[in-house]
Amino acid sequence: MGSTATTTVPTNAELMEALAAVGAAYFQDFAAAAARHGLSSSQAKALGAVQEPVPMRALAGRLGCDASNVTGIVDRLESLGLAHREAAAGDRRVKIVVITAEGREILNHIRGEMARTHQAFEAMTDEQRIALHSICGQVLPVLAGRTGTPQ
Amino acid sequence: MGSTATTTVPTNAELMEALAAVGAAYFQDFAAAAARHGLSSSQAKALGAVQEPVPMRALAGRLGCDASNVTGIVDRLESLGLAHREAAAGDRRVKIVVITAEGREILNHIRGEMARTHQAFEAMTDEQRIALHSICGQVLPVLAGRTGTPQ
DNA sequence: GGTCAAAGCTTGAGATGGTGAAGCACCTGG
DNA sequence: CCAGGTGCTTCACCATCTCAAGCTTTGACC
Repeated sequence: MGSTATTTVPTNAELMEALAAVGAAYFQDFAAAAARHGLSSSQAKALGAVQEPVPMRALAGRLGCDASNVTGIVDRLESLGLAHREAAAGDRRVKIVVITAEGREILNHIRGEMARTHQAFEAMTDEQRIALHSICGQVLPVLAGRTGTPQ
Repeated sequence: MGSTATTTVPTNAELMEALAAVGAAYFQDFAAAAARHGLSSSQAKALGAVQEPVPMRALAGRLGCDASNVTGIVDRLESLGLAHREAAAGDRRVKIVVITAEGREILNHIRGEMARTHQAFEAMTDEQRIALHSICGQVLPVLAGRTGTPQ
């Protein structure tokens, strides 16, 4: 295996299937690791999105869901002591979500315990890692619809 | 941007972040396309998992969720006319989910309308397509926990 | 044949995730 | 000051998910 001289270029359908399968498997590994710490995947995803303080509205944007939805998710993170709301200086409408030390700790545990994902990375050569990282970086802006705008 | 001759091998954390971002963006494209046809992402995912007839229990395995959950999802697919249940020959406990012609049609529409995903594929060279497909195929068995068992 | 454990599916309760509309507090421009 | 827009919350409503319990059927054992 390895340097198979296969020159057949996969079709879009084949790539879609492969990408979907890998994405789904990654997500299940993530959800399982989060569940071991009593978090749903949405909660864990939100926790990962607030490593730096983020206003509620911006968090909704990052998670790709409605702002009213974020209220409940942050409520639960707050009641678990993993994050808390702070008033924003300069605009009293805005509430900023800040991760707590315990939240950061659990987030690191979850990431460290994604065993299948780490196994998958171990199974890759340096060339493959570089290729995958490069492809992801190139494709992400297109896939996420951000053609240029930062933030 | 582009041909940076960076030979630095990405860390596991960097790969995880890249993979998560691409997976999330792909999923959002998928969910948006499904929503345009009145389907939730779970329903669309289930529809994709029954391209061949599948017993309820096996479908739960494919979707990675509880069997009781699949009952409701298939109920809705059935009420939309996109799939139906059939009795299994030989075991009257088993119900087999079969996609309808309309279901297959909608599934193809959804896949064809994932514009961002197709754009992302267009942006890749043949070498990149081959590399990505090869990496996915190699990594998937590890990531999905199936070390060898087929079927 | 009869009995019983196990398998496959459904149902119900309860919590979470998600949208949309309405409401309140606050900011901003006139 | 006032009008409109923005940010967050609340509410109603449905989909999703898990667990526990139930039903039918199967298969193995006596």
